[in-house]
Parts: sequence; structure tokens; C-alpha cells
Amino acid sequence: MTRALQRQDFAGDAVDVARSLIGATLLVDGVGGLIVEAEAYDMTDAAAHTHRGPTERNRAMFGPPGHAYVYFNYGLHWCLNFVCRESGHGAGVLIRALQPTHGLDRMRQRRGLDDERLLCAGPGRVGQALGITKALYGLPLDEPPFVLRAPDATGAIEVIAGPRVGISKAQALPWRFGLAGSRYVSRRF
DNA sequence: AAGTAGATGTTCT
DNA sequence: GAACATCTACTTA
Repeated sequence: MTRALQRQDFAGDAVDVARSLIGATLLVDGVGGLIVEAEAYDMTDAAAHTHRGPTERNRAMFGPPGHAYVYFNYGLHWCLNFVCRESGHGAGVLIRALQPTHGLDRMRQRRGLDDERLLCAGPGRVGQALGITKALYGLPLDEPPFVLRAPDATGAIEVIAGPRVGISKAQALPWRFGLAGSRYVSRRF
């Protein structure tokens, strides 16, 4: 059994937190898996929702670390982020892909798909598979329905980095992190 | 294998 | 009214 992540584990820089989350376990109501892809966003970064300061939508990102920031994207997809740094910094990590380990049946129901590899390979897919909605907005990550556990330390975790996906600004920053060799990432690095 | 179009609704200018 | 931290289905090869 690995260590449960505490709110303090999210107090660091978003880039550091994103890297350290690769290999961690994320469950929502018992459904989820290993985080194999995540991206960092920060107020100093033109691609971030928080770049222009606090708004109604991004309010949670300016709150305390270790909480959920959920947003509705392209009119279709719910995406899950973890708030980082101390309050006021507008930093966070977008969960982009999981290797499914828990509640595969539930994921298949919600996704209407059989292929394990496509259940959580992308932020919108993660949102659908885990049942992410506005109801989770601002909730702490160290309490139900969330379960977050540190990566299993028995195996070395090889993390690779690259440019983020689907943004039109700050494209050069290598703030996308992934588990090397994983077939569950949304795209190759 | 790679590229394009369409869906769909909230946020911000 | 444009942009948007995306996904799917469909085309072309």
C-alpha cells in the first residue's frame, strides 16, 4: 500500500507537481487508475486559464492547493485539474491520461467503448470515464470521492517531457509529462 | 496513417 | 462574435 497524498503535496510549483504525479493513483468513487500524462499551467504562462487573473470560472485555481479545478471544454468535455502552490498563484495540473486499473466496467459503460486503451487517453476521456462534473469543483483531493496515492516506489518511474497539447500560446514550454513507454497516453511524445 | 470537419456551449473581448 | 487546455467520424491514401 502506498502513501496517500496530502494537500501539502500540491503546494509546490505546478511543473514539479505535474512531474511527480506521473505514476500516482487517482480514483473518483473507486474508478480510475495510474496517472500517465499530465500538464502544468501557471499564471505566468499565456496558455493558462489564470493568465489574466481571477475570474468566476478559474476561482478555484486561486484557492488553496490540493483541490480540484474542473472546467467544461469545447461545449462537450469535462476536464480535471489539481490546484498547486499556495493560494493566489493560479497554478495547476491538468490530468490528461490514466492507465485504467479500477472500475473498468464502469468506465466502459460511461464511455460506450470497449477498448481499454481509449478509456482514459485524453483529458475529455478521463472526465467522461471518471464521471467528472461541476459537482466536484473546488473539492479537496484528500477526501472522498477522491483517492490519491503516491507512485509505487518499488519500480523506478521514467518520466518524459514535451510540449503541451491543444494550445495556441506558449507552445514551446515543455510542460507536458508522461510515463515513458506507456500505451495509455493521449498521443506519443 | 494522416488529415479534415462538425459537434456543442461557456467564457471573454 | 471569436476562441476554446477536445473527441469522433469520416475521408483520402
